[in-house]
Amino acid sequence: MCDKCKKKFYMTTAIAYTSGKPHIGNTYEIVLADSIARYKRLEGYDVFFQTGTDEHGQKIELKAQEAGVSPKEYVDRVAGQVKDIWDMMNSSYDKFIRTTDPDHERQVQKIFKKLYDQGDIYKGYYEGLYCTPCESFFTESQLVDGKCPDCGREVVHAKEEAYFFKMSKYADRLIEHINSHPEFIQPVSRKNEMMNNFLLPGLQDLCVSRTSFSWGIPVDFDPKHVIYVWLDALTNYITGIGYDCDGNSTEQFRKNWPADLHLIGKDIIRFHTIYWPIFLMALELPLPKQIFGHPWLLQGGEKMSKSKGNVIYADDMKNLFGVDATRYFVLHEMPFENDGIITWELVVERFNSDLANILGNLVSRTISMSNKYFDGVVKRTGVAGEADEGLKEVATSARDKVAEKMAGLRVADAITEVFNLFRRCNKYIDETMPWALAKDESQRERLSEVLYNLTEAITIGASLLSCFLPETAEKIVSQLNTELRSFEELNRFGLYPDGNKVTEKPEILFARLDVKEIMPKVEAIREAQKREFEAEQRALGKAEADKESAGESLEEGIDIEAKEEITYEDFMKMQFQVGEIIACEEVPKSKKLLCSQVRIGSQVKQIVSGIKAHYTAQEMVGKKVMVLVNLKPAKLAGVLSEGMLLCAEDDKGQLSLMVPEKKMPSGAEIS
RNA sequence: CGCGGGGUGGAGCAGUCUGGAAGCUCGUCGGGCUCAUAACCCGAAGGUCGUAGGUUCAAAUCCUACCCCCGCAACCA
Repeated sequence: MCDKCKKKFYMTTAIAYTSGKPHIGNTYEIVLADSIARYKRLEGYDVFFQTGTDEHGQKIELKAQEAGVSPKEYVDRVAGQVKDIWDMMNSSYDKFIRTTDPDHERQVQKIFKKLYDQGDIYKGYYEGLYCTPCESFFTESQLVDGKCPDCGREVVHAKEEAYFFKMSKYADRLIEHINSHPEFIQPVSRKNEMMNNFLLPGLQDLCVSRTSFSWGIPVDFDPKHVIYVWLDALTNYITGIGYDCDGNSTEQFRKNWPADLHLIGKDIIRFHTIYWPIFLMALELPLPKQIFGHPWLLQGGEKMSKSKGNVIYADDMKNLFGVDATRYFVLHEMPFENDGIITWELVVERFNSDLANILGNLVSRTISMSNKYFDGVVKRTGVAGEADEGLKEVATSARDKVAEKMAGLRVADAITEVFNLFRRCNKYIDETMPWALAKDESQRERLSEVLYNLTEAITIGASLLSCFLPETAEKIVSQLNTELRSFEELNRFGLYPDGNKVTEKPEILFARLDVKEIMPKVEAIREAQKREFEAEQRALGKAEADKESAGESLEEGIDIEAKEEITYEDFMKMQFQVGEIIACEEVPKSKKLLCSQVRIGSQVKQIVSGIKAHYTAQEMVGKKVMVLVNLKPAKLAGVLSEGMLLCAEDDKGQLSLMVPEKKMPSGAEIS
């Protein structure tokens, strides 16, 4: 097919937020996108595949501060990390855009100005409840007891000047578009969610600027504002291919826009199916053809988080299993609509049963038979047998089965189709029993034909596999001393060069793994991760302390809101005692809770406290602390708590346990 | 009544929109085979499709109520 007749296919991933190193769940998206891109190329499309990083925002500003570097230095580092992982996973993107790229920034400013000039963006006030120390706005529902959910202090009604985008103006057009383009939002179940929850109740105007932080693209005509998140992030899809809102867009843009596919995580479907189309309408650009919100990859059914020490990173997986096995796992193990589960044990299982047993062993046994019986020469003799048709049928129909699955973006099912071909090959070996044929000199021609058929079927399978496991596919055809097939050739049988010679020594593609050997390595990874997390937490605490000591040397007192006066009787209702913490552990599934066993005199109480951010479970043990012992027991995160450990709290929300100034026995009364 | 997702043989999932003989992979057990990475092939066991009602000739699938799990949220004594 000539280049000009090729149909274009422009696809993107979401841009990765550079607040930290991406884990395997994030990496899944790029691998998924990559296999779709490779598949589309195989089908003959002229693919342009864009990915990149989203680098602005308050969170990054804070992270950089913690790390003691400038935001730019920080994002440079993380963006580098992201790109390294994407490259390591063999992703074939054509463009890696960063939202700090100067041309992106300039274009976003122009877009903002244009939308402002045409009246879609207006200046207003962001009103809400504001926590001054946290510099954050909250909605009524986010508050805890009417106080800041982060630090627990009073919030005030505040107004921040901000720019807003008039969403409502385009809502009807969008509803109409979504209804008339059923393929627009994938999977379809998401469509209803968007309609019922956001579009039909009526869209609120979107805040598109902030003044409370500065790490962002400034509004050029009002520089105390930075452009807020989505207008900056989403526009990457057009700026990356050369959009210019003055009408000087590049040839590349004119060719590729609208995008054929935005591949994103299910968490940001709303922004891609509502805000993004509306921005595009305002810019008078056509809408992307399809938005696919993929599910998430969960570690053992839980979200990955550093504090749990259960984060799985692509590079760790690559070190243990290799790039293609990692790709195979995430691609094959992800359901289409529901979240997928990853555990190290599952990875090993898939690795052994699919990659080593079915595929690797098939290639290995086929090549060794060719070598054993024919010195590696694969000759077609035309001596057919009744088993042949079954094999050929599966081999020549595999392409269209894969195509059908891929058309619906069912990548996992597409891979299954490829493996069905390999399974069929193994069965063919059993049906034809080459070792038996080898014993009978009169069956020599038939034996040759059998091995030819096998080699041919494997070549077809490898070619289909190349979209998903590119390295492995290359290795297979190189061992078979041939090349990957084009899409047009894949429904034909018999293209393997007659009389070709396969490699003498087949390399093991995937050596079987032993879970018992893998798990200690996994343990080591977990340990390292935990240490890293703890070090990070310490550094965080230290940074706080430094900040404080760098401030006034004279300590400043803090004031808190006064409570109503109480009587002596009120006070005497409360019973305080010294308690010794004899054991302490983290409360599973909670972010802030530690559960302590506290010895008070002769009894032991279980007390849950929200202080995980300030004390580790280990350092709690042995402390003698002040306990309110007659507080009514209650359940916290499902765990019974029979009292309260008393703490001092500063204006930053830092906690310090109250301990007796002199040595006191457990159970001593405090009054 | 906060929002959302889910409960299908031991594990991981498909099937649910558009009712019509419960399916796939792994694991287990039995058999076959020996070319191959103790791999491959065949067969079997194992499920009242969360529970209880309802609609229907027919329900995993549609309706109602309830239970349980997971995210977000909440809790932070």
